[in-house]
Amino acid sequence: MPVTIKVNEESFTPRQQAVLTAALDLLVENGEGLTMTAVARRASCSKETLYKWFGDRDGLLTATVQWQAAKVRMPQVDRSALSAKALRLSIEQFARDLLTTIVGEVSITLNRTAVTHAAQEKDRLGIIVLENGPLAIRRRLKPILEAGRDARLLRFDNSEDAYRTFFGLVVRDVQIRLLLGDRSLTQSNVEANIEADATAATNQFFALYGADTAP
Amino acid sequence: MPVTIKVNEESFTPRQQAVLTAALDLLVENGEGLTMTAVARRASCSKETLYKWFGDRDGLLTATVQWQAAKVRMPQVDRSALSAKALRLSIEQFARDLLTTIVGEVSITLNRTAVTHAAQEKDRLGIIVLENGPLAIRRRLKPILEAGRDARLLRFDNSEDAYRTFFGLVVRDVQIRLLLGDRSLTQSNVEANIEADATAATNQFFALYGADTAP
DNA sequence: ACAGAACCGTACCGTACGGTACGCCAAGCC
DNA sequence: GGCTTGGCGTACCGTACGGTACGGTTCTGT
Repeated sequence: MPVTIKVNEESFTPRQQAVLTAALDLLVENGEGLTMTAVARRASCSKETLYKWFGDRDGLLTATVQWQAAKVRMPQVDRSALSAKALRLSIEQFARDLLTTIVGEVSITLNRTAVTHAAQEKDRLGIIVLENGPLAIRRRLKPILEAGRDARLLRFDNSEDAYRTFFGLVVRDVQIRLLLGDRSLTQSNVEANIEADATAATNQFFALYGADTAP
Repeated sequence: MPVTIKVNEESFTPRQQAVLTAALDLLVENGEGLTMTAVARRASCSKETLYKWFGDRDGLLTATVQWQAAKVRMPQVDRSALSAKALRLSIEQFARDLLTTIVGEVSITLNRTAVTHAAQEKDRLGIIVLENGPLAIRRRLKPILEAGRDARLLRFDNSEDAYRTFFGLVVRDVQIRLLLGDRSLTQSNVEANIEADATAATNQFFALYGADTAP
């Protein structure tokens, strides 16, 4: 008895959002410790209500991920001002935001949950995370890159390639190491370097795609 | 009753390796379908034997990952020949091998398993995968990079940064998308582009770190 | 030839957890 | 005040699975 997923609706009642918050908290704390009983207890509601609202465990999980993934802050950069300096700042800001998001505990949890899910023929969560993570960034960044090209500030044939290179330069091996639980990458440790890393990645990106680069 | 893990020993009897193969097959097919009963049935052995050999489910999982991760082919490049051309070929070969590994079904399965594991305070598998994946590549690549620098073919302050940039340029968003089950990235689809992607990444890497690059 | 170990197959136990049923209370509505 | 609805809490059921026990069979060493 599948329940229609609420997409593009923030139509969760406050009570329901409280439940989703509880579920997310459990996910973050316990990883796989998201049991229906635990959520019910944490949110002070009955299991019956959970099943009524979300259909089954998978529905609850999906709703939680969906709801949380949709609220990752995505930088809104103005496309109008296109001086070389403004473009660089925009892109650097993107790098910063991307790193900040990826490093966050919520993001790590969501990605882990989705990967776990994807290990069982189910790609629903994976698609959701993908859609709200990398792909969302791509949707926002591409127009900026193309505007930069139109203004002769950047040079590339394929904006897709340019975006993916940017992603690689910024993320490097940080995300996979965090997902794998690398102990030598403490949260604070990484956070302290976000500024420098974002700047470095931006410099490298411009070195590769800046219009003043030798072809 | 923990069982000592066999590290740096290929000391699994053929029979045990058959069991591990069965376990890996189940992992690849079913993701989380690795149940002790299933492994026993698939390998035509008794559960009691499994527990005797591997201690518990976690031990079996660890042994499987350990055993499999250790056998990922790692390119052996000769450090001696250090013409500019040879260096570029070595690095390009690294890119190719890295991509080929990452795209493989076994690698995806192992990484997913380790990530799932890491979502439960357990970082054992994560460390193993990390150690045999990115870190192994790093151990092999770094000397080459440094040799390249000593021969004035490359220029960088920090070989760690250079390695991580290389990793980012090569892997980009491919791995995370595969782990998340991105349907638009079929195996064959990606494999077909390995050659081109490896070359492109190498070019970009030399553009950033080649000695003839403007500082 | 015989004892003992190794191991297979199966049956069994305990528990955790997804999912359901039911009794009860409180709020809104007639 | 009665009645309905929504939701809480708890008890309950079924099952899947980790882990153990045990009888029977093959292999090994003496």
